[in-house]
Amino acid sequence: MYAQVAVDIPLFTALTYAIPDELDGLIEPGHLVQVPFRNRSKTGLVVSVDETLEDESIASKVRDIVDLVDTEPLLDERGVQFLKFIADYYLAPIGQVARLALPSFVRLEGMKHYRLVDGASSATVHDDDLKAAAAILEESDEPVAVKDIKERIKGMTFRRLSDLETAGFVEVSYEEKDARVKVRTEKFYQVVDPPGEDDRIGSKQARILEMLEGEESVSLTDIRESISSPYSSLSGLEERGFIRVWEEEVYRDPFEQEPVRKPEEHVLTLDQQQALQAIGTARQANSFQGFVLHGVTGSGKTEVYVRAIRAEIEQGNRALVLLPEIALTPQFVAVFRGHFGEKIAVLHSGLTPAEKFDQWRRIKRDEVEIVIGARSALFAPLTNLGIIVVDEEHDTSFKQGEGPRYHARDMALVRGKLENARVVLGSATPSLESYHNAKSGRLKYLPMPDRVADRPMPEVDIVDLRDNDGAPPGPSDVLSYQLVGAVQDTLAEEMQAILFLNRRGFSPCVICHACGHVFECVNCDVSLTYHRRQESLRCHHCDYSIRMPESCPECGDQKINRRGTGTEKLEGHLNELFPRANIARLDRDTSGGKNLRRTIKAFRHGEIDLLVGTQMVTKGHDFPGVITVGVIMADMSLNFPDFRAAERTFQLLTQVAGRAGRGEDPGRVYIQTYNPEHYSLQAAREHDFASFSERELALRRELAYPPFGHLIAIKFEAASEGRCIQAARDYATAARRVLRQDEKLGQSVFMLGPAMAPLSRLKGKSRWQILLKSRSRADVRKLAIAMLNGVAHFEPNKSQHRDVRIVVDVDPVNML
DNA sequence: CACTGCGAACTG
DNA sequence: AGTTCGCAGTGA
Repeated sequence: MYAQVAVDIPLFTALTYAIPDELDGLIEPGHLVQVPFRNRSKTGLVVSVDETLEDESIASKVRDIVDLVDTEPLLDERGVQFLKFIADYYLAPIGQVARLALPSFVRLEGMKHYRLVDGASSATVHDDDLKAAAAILEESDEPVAVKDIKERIKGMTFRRLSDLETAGFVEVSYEEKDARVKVRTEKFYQVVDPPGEDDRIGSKQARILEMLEGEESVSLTDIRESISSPYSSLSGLEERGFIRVWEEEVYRDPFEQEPVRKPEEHVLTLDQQQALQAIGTARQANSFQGFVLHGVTGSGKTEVYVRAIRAEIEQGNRALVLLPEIALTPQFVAVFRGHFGEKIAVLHSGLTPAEKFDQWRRIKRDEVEIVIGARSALFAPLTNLGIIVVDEEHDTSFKQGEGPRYHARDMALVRGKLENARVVLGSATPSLESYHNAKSGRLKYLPMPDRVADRPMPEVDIVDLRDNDGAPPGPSDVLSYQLVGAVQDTLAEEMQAILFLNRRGFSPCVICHACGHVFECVNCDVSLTYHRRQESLRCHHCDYSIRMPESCPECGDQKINRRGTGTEKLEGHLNELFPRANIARLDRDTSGGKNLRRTIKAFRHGEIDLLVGTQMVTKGHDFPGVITVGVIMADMSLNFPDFRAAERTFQLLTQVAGRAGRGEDPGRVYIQTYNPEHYSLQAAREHDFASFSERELALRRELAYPPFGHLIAIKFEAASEGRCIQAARDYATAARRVLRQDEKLGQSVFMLGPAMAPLSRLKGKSRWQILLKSRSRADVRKLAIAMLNGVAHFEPNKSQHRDVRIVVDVDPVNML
């Protein structure tokens, strides 16, 4: 019997291993196995099992599986199918896709070790080099790392040493490095035989006994909380047989100490009822169905998730909730804990490896009913998956930026289909892909156009920043009188305001007044941002930073101009304008460590009047005291060199606007812009998703952009610009050749580029790209594969492309 | 003819 | 990715 095993190397196929007799019948697809690989062992995932060797030519290379990592498979048949699908769809090596499903602690590596078999000695070995090796082995009773033997004999190779194996002189073993994370245990105590009247008991011991009395078990942690240094008293009690102690496995608690929120009883709106009914119908049929839950901010989407999940759990199913990383706040989890108690596992990047390990084990042991997590939680080893919720489904952070570049929302639908589950994509501003799928019937559309409790949508004003006869729009270039007035009124009413500016630092562009020299990053093709607090110039793409110079390095002039406004400067302006207000800034510069949480908490409790911030202030938080929201510059995202710029802008504006008026007071939103007529702004003002999407979809249809067309980007990255361009051109030539030869493909697929990427230099690397576009997904795919497989004399490993990193991005989201 | 260093090839 | 291997260039 043979197994195809996916190991974590950039190889597009799985490798064949023989199943040894002692493991015969125990190995199925989805099992984790330890396999020999080079001079070490690796953990691999079995993707299929065959009776015979398909390809006889590798017979001499095939090695035995060393061991089964766990008698329980990691994945079931469908799980393996899911990974295969992803590898295929995203043109990614299967081993690296499998890696996504294996957290670091199950990916163990072992070094190959030798030990002399009984009866063998350096005398029985005749070859001189191998005699030396045998001599080394003779010194030790323990297995010796083959690597060490090799290093101690000059000129020795692994291949040569392996003769010791074939000659039967040595036993082979793979000694694993110690796992970095361990199971945590805790001591528990219980009274077994309470002391009688005449037993003499110390006062501390008496207090301990009092604590333990009537309890099944009390943990050492709990005892220590009320009694300091109880160790000797405890061991005394134990020795005299009054109490007993034992160790138990415990899980580390990754939940923040955020109090569990008691769920409020809501009366469902008609829309919510209809949405739940539709999801319920699919659940009762136990069939796959995808839904687009299009609910405006404040329409009660979470309530729908909660009820849909509860119904699944009552039916014995489990649930998976995916959120953008940034929205995975302790408060969100607290809401779910309020509803579902402790049967929740949380997976996100903020957990320590040990916490991740514990959460994962709880899931694997079927101890949880709900998994809440970011993108990667898509691979949580849940069984009986009944429903997947993707909240804020339009969020671009669901697309993985490196490795297999999967989109968690799209793959949630795939997993859901494989598992016959319900998949709910929720958003106030669905992606046009999802919306189009809903309109065309592939997904069910569940609209919730009204806020709960009849709260009105906030009013949106568009403020034209354009120059009126050279006069600034207000107290500064970026603050109009209208917005400042609104903030003033808000403060007078003792309410709160949020001002959003998607640009951190003081000023994003520093230029010499005399010679026009612009300070730019040495590694990236961007200008440096001036940060006042550190008095430095910093690159926002790499970690390059210099002290703010006193004079221009080009011409020596001292008049250096700081152009443009970032959050730091805006905060300064506001402090001058509103000296008595409490103003806080929230961006990557201020939110390190626990600051983010602290600021958000303070803002929610009304200790802060005015919050200035970047993207961070737009997501998911619920601040009832906010009645005014200002968007300082809507044009920033509008002018992005990306076909999704308008969509992003609309989403962003709607999202920020949603922060206003979540309490009793209706909110008001001010959007400052140089493009007041733009349809994405106009639509955001009217809260009119329908008209925005109609217009945007028409454009996309015409240009064959998603959702009507399908894109695959081939990205090139190299330290040498020449090599980068050369590689891009060679690939393009190969593609053109294919397009000429295959007439059908030639008519269907468009190649854009090779072109310099919008960020042409990043972290010291030049970047070029080719975009393949077609209305047929199959066709773009075919061309991409043809390019990569070396159709038409195409050699990807040609020496000119040596140090060029080539990345294939299927359905790219980030076009920069 | 051995030794070094780099590029290419392969991993079962 | 991480190694191992082969080959060219160098030095004696």
